[in-house]
Amino acid sequence: MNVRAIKPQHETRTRILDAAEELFMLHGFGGTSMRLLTSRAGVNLAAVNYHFGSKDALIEAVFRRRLDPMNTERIAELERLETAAPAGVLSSEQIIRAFLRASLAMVEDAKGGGRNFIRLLGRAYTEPSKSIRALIGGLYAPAMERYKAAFERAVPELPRDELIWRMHFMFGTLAYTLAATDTVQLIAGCKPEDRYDAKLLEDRLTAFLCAGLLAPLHRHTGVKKAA
Amino acid sequence: MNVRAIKPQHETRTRILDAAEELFMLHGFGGTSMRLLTSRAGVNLAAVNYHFGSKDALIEAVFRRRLDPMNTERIAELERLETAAPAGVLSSEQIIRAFLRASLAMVEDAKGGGRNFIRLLGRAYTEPSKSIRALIGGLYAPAMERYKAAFERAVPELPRDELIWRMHFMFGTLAYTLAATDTVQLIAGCKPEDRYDAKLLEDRLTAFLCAGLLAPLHRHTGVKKAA
DNA sequence: CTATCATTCAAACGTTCGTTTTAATTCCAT
DNA sequence: ATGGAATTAAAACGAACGTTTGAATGATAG
Repeated sequence: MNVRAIKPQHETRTRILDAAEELFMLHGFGGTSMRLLTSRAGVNLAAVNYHFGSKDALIEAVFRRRLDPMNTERIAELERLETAAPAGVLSSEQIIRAFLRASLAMVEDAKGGGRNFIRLLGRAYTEPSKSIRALIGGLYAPAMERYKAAFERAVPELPRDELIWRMHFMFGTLAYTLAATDTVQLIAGCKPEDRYDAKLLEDRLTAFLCAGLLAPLHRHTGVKKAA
Repeated sequence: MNVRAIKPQHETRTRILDAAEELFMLHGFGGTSMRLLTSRAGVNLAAVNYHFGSKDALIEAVFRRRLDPMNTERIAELERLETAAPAGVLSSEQIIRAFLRASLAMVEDAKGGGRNFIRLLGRAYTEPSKSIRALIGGLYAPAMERYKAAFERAVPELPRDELIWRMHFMFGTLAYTLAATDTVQLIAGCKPEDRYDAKLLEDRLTAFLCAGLLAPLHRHTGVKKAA
């Protein structure tokens, strides 16, 4: 059923990217062979090397396709809020929600494969391959720069060292939450797929992250190298 | 130098486990070949299959060696605190610190390879292989059960749903923080290895996690299926 | 010393991988 | 219609993989 006799123009690239997104999420990069990938995509084995050059280049393309627009949207959302805010200073909650939104919107996009990508992304942060990590870091860099600046204006009393660490913590929470929905079920009673309401999750995450970001300073804060 | 003519009894197993720990952390499971692994360990290629049976069994052994004692220690620490506490009820901070301690103690053990293992562990949470995830989940289960119960007594006013999610968030923060120290440097200006003071990190994490756990309830809390 | 058993060793096994090649075929704008 | 780009097809490439084998080696107990 739904066998299209005529394949739309240059659809092959998209079919490869979609299949790669799903299979990389399921089996990892190394665990996904070109033969499985191309047969899942319904294209010829040689198509990947023809269109992308190599498997590594395909991996890169998978990330670029989603991550680039996602972080562009993140920056646009931040600027939208800043121009509307008095003196351009946002609250921590506004900034956090703006950042979360782009990820959570993708989670809701189950049909379009966005959810696959988000889970794949969560895994990629801890990917051993240096080139992949460098690629992701580069794609995130502009957005991170902007959000760091926004946080500095929102919470000026927080030392910069501490802010960086807490952004690190926040990012970890998000990455793990999105990636681990059907991975290790460490806490008994936590239902995996059941009720994946993005709005509810956004509220839960925001409450947790806001509190963490604004936590009282611990006793050693500010002490630098005084052992 | 330090070439020992006589190899102590059954040292081969340990050498293999140590090399595996380091190389799995550096290159992942699939990215670490038996040939690289055995040559790094200074043992014969066939030694892994002789001592462990297969590569998968070796992976399992790597996790069991550290994770089993680690979580046993976690439970012991919790019981120690509970018997010393009035009515056996601990503060959130006590519970969080008890949980963190076992991980952070390993991070400080740079010589013994504990740090390698902790990073490897952080990666394993998002490992595609189902068997690995199941193994880790099983090894964590007893400790998780105990800590969940402790949190329920410490924060009785927090709905169980919310507690589970917040434990999920907390675990994600820890996992990412420990795993990503030299991976993606998403936040500019964050120095990776520089000053890996476990005590300072414990304080930073505790402040963040305590605040997150005790965060004010978001507006939708308690509402279950009322859209 | 000798028999025995666990361990180590070099070599090879069969499989799968990513990639390339050569050819024929199909699509689409000009 | 035609030419160039896109796609399919089948086959093969060398390399690397996990694993197995059978003989050599070592320590140890009788």
